[in-house]
Amino acid sequence: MKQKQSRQPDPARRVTAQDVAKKTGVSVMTVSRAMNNRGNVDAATRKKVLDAARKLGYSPDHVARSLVLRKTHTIGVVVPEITHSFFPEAIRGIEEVTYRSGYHLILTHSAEDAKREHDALRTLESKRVDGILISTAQSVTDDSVYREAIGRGVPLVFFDRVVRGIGATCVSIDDKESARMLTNHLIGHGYRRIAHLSGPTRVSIGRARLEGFRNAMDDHQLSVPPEFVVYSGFHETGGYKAMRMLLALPPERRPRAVVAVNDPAAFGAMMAILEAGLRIPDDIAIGGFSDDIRASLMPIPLTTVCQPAYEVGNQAAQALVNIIEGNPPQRDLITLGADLVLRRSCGCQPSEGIRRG
Amino acid sequence: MKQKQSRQPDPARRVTAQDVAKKTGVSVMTVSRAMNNRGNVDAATRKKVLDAARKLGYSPDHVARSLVLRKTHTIGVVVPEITHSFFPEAIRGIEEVTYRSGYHLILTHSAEDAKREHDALRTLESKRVDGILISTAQSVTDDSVYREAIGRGVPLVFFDRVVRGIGATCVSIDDKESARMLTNHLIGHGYRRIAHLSGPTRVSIGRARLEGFRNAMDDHQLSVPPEFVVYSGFHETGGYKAMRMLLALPPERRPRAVVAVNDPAAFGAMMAILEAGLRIPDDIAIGGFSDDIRASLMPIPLTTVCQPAYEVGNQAAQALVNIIEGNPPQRDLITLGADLVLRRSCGCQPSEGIRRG
DNA sequence: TTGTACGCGTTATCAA
DNA sequence: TTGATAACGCGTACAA
Repeated sequence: MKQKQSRQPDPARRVTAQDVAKKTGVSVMTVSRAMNNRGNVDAATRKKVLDAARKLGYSPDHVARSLVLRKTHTIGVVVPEITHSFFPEAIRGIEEVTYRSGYHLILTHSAEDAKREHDALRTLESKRVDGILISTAQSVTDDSVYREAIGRGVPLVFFDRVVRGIGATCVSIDDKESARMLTNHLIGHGYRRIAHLSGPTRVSIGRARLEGFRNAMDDHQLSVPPEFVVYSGFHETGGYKAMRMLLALPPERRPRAVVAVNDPAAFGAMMAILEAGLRIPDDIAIGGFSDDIRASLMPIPLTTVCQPAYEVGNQAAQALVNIIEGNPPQRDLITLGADLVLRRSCGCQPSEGIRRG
Repeated sequence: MKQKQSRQPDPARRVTAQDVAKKTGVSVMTVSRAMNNRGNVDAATRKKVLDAARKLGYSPDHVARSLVLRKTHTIGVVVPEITHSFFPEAIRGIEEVTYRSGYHLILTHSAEDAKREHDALRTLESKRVDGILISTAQSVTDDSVYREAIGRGVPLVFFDRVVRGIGATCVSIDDKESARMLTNHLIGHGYRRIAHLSGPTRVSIGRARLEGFRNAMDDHQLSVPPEFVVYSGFHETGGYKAMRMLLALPPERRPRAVVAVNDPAAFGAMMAILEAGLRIPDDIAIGGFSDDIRASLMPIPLTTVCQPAYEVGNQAAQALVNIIEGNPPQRDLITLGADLVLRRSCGCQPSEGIRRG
């Protein structure tokens, strides 16, 4: 009773190369060749095939193709939180590269949860993505998931929140360099007495930004008295309190400019300055970090260091595609300089330009 | 010379069920059954298989599985612009549903370009996604792409920017109802003389919001004198000019409250009110639309209608998953009420609550 | 230029 | 409970 029955009356069945072949009177191979624009197909035959394909609404099955070619043209992306404003921008940067290179994106979000991230990685691997871009969840403490995936030959690139030293390429922002840039900008505009509102030094960005600030000052042989590095933490109130301490100094020993560890701290500091009856930037100039949405909306718009999210995604995707296509990058760490967004609070002429690289 | 040679020395080869089977001394079928937790496998056998699988780092090939099962557990998402703040939120809402239902997301962005959107749809179809969620690009003028996909049996759900009447489920915000809600809120707080700053009536949201405003007024038998509907367009300057016209009326004929077609128009209007030496909301109350980021940062924070992006994505994804799993929704249009975000500009007590549904 | 056989890794089906 | 076989739809390798 067993027999070939390729003509099942299944109306919901997708149209395959077989159908196009039958309709055109050629073999499936010729259909395949015509669809993929291989050279060795007679022009007339190709046209016939393509016409029939369009008429039948044939679309080549990428699943089958991926199975035989062992390549899905798909990249997995794992982000901790889609709505974090940094990540949509980064994804946009990723998308730009992958679109041009003919890859698609499977987007997963870990919701900052280590287990969910772990599951995402496993599934992406099972889906046989050609590579994975990942920004780690905060709760992750164990590298082994990444190491194992790498061990199985899955191309992996970290971006923004990276894991060094396990053989994966990392793309992130150079916080130290950014702090140095901001400080240099202030120095370049004649400020000499510059203070820093610092974050917690056990957090990497807190440390890096303080270091960058000091480096810039050292480079110009400018001294930083101990009372010019005040702990503020990452929030408004800390910035306010820290600034009050600086303002409590006798006028001639006060700073003329301030580098805040981030924008919220800067906002708090600005409030303290204005409350004290001083003007920004005339009496005290100030700069922050992160380009918080409020930065441009403040009464005195805040000069700040803007994380180049788009660029981070772009570079990470570029690196991954290169790895996939057999051109691994030289360095395993790619750091990006951030953008300095010049506004009124730093006292340079706005007409000089809105942004600088 | 042709012979079975399954033992090629290809070290880069992925480990397959075959490998696990060989190592365990069972057949691939048993491996398959054990991995998928089918009931009919001896407990000891299953354990043996699972152990071997873990040891070998075996991960089932979803590509092959998809091919035979004709199901990818993948949903395609097409958005016009990833960074538009509305969309990350919507995607987050989509992700919530798909994560729970075991689907993955292929994210594509059309960059508001009809051709790019078209390509994305074709490729998603070729990738054999189980369904597609789409918010159309602005430049799209031709429905046929969607109709054809639907004709081929691809489950399609539109969200936010929808296309009615071609047999696809649509999920969007009810602008008319939202305008009515905002107006009702003002009426409920005792305002009677309410004006509307309107958008262009050839644009659907301009029309819908005007209609909703009128409906609410009609419902309460409140008259709307012709001079109380002033064209403002969608931007600040239009709102400013429109408000100036209202303020040019003799004081007793002026409105006590204003419903603006969107937030920028409201900002312009607020500027005009303050310039005229009047207070918000004491002399004139005002409400807007869209929950622009500036709305909460204004000197007088603006009460506004907030598009529930998360909810739109959530509902659209839910509808699509239902369709995929054989439970098509009754209605082909699902409209969502927007959230009213109450702030100082409308004159109700903020202590009543920040948000209302 | 075109066609035939085979394999990609999995699951459904049926037999043992 | 387990195994052998035949798909799923395509591309590679070879033959015609």
